[in-house]
Amino acid sequence: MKISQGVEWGLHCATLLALAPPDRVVRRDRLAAHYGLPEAYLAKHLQAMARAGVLHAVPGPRGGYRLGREAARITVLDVVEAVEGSTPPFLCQEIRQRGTGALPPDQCRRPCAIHATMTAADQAWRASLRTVTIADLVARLPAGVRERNEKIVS
Amino acid sequence: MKISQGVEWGLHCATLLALAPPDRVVRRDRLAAHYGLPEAYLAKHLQAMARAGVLHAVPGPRGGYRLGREAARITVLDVVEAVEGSTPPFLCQEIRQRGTGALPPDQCRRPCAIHATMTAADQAWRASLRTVTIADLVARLPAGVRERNEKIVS
DNA sequence: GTCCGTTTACTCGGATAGTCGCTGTCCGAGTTGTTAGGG
DNA sequence: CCCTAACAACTCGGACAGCGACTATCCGAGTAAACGGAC
Repeated sequence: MKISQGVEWGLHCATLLALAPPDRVVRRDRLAAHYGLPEAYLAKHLQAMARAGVLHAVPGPRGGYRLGREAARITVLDVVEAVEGSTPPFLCQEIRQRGTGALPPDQCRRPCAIHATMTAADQAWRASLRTVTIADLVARLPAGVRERNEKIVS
Repeated sequence: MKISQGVEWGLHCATLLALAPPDRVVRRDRLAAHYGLPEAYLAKHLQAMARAGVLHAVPGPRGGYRLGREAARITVLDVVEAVEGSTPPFLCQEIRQRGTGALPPDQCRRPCAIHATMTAADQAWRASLRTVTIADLVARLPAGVRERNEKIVS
């Protein structure tokens, strides 16, 4: 189990974009340079976020990215699902219905306890990520960093 | 983000081993056949679980596996960490200290808000998995299955 | 009949190839600002 | 001087290689039981 680094990149970029004035776009190369990231690869994740509606991409000269909606309405979970995809991390293979000890389908109408336990843990994980928004991340920036980054994206 | 199928295999096998009488070992090929799994690959996960103390391996003829301790004292999280390893799923790369917008190390003594949020979600996930034990999984087996599987492993 | 040593067969353990998804990169489609020409 | 139309440059979007981790497998080390022989 591992979370791709694209999630971290996307969250940092979203936090930075939240400091820009409304209707102000930031170019991709500026985001990449600010965090020392490979621009071409960062593009892949920003695309995914734009497809999910978390970001809004503006093409052409004077183009760039801005948040898809207000920062307080974008949760960390939204960014994670946009980058990683929303496929559940645990895929039950129903091995209880395979092999010599296979159970008849009649007794497998309900998900097995293992599946239920894993799903409950996943729900807890997502619920935790849902309680934090991009606006909260901005509020927790160290003193002075917010003002400095606001000037950079203006 | 994806959880390896070995976790599911390990949990099912542990649930089955919990039905065996104390000090009774079950051979590896019987576990594999019961769930229709490739024995050689299942061995890799059982090894990992034995190394973590979740299972106890008995070599030689009449050998096999049994639980490392009573089922009520083995949590689902123990099995997950034994199979997947205990490396945290989110590795902060501290990109805030890289690139043109790099922050001085003085302002990075505390983990960033993103890191803290991810860690909190991971803690919630683990806490959820810690509340369920192998004994609980056994208790939630469908009616009749427990008795049938008890006969198989006896 | 009992004890001991050897043999034997069976079990788990670590080392070895194959495959899928994340990582990293490139070039093309689309759009806007510019600029030159004409009225 | 103003309008129009073509041009050009810049931006994002999707398609193309590289690498690490999970998947799958094999053979060797170790052990307990069984068997045969000696006492």
